[in-house]
Amino acid sequence: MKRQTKKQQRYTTRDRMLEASLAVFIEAGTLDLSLDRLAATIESSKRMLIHYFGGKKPLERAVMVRLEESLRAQFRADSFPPGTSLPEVLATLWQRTTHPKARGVLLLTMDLTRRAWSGSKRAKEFYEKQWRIWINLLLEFSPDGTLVESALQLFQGAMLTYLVTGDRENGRRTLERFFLNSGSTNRGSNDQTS
Amino acid sequence: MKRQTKKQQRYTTRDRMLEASLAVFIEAGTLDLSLDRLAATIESSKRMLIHYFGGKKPLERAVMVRLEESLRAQFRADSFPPGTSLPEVLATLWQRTTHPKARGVLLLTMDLTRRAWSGSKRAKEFYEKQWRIWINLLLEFSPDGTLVESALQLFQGAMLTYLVTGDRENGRRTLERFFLNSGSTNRGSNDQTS
DNA sequence: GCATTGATGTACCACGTGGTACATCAATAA
DNA sequence: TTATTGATGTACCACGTGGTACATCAATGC
Repeated sequence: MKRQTKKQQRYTTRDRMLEASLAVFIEAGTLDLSLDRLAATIESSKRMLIHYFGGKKPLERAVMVRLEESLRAQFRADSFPPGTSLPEVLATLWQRTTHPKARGVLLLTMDLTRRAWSGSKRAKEFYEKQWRIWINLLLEFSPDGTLVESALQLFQGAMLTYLVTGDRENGRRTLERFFLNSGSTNRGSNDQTS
Repeated sequence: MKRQTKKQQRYTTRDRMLEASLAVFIEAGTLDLSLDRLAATIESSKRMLIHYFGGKKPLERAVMVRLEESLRAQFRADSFPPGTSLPEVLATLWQRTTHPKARGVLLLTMDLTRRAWSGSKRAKEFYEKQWRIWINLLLEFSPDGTLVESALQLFQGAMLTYLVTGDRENGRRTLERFFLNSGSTNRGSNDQTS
């Protein structure tokens, strides 16, 4: 009952390997993992990884694309009820991003950020794409572009501190205060007229 | 006219190598530099590096200590006239930190931050020490601890973005706005009664 | 003066890395 | 049926890495 031709099988095999590789990279929290170790973990061989992807760098690129897809799906606006306020959205995003289970993804993302500042063009694209996704997401909950940008910068800074110290509370409070102490304007309230 | 004994000479040689190594690491923007390449740049040999420092990791530790000293000296409160406001201090720090000439130091610092979140205990110490230095520095110009902490988080986030994008302006504006839009409290004004 | 100690060079080593050559075997195409 | 193509394993290779062994030579201590 073989329904797949050889070529189709090739794609599914490649896809399965890609999926498994991404999982391992997430688990490792970095892309700096030797083909040997990766292959051992996904129960394949370096030989096959190179066969299907053409080398280490192409594999990394494929993983980045796959990760982008995965993250894009995860940070869609429709995961929040309409009318949620910006502070609420950020609080939820904070909890989600710093959740222990998500630590691998966070580490991997930061590893790509590092590659971006180290000169990797593809990693820089990744960073910029992620940034836009978050900005657009937040803009769904507040029309104030500069406020959104500030909030995201703060979020990013808090995330760095969280990664190093492991303290989720501190960042949560910082984000909270950012909106509490913010005076008279309509910061944080979602008064879009859409 | 040899005034130095052999032992004294050993220390000065070691110090010179350490100084030169730090400079090279800064130039490279990372500690991930092979002994061979480092040795070639400082016109010494891997052999001698190991001779004087005992190995790669001890060398790295020594460099971290040296960098800490250097940074501590650079971020003392007395580099600002008393009475300077917090926003002014932050603006100056921003210009200084993101100055093209200082890019190497910034990169190296971020490389250590990465090592910190990757589990290096020494690098985590470095991060925490730097954090305290900055907090204490800023507290000289505003008594509001939580404000200072928020500002520093924001600063950190903006720095990350700067590193990746290379845009100094964006972060500068973000910091500026953080104090502009901040409502009725005495944010940013230095009203200490010391 | 002679023994010791430290500085330095040369040659080496083991190991992990990404990647290749070649062989084998099953599935497919003709 | 036979020729071709793709999947896979085994063995290898070149190279960069941190580190060591050993020899040499000058300075120092007695």
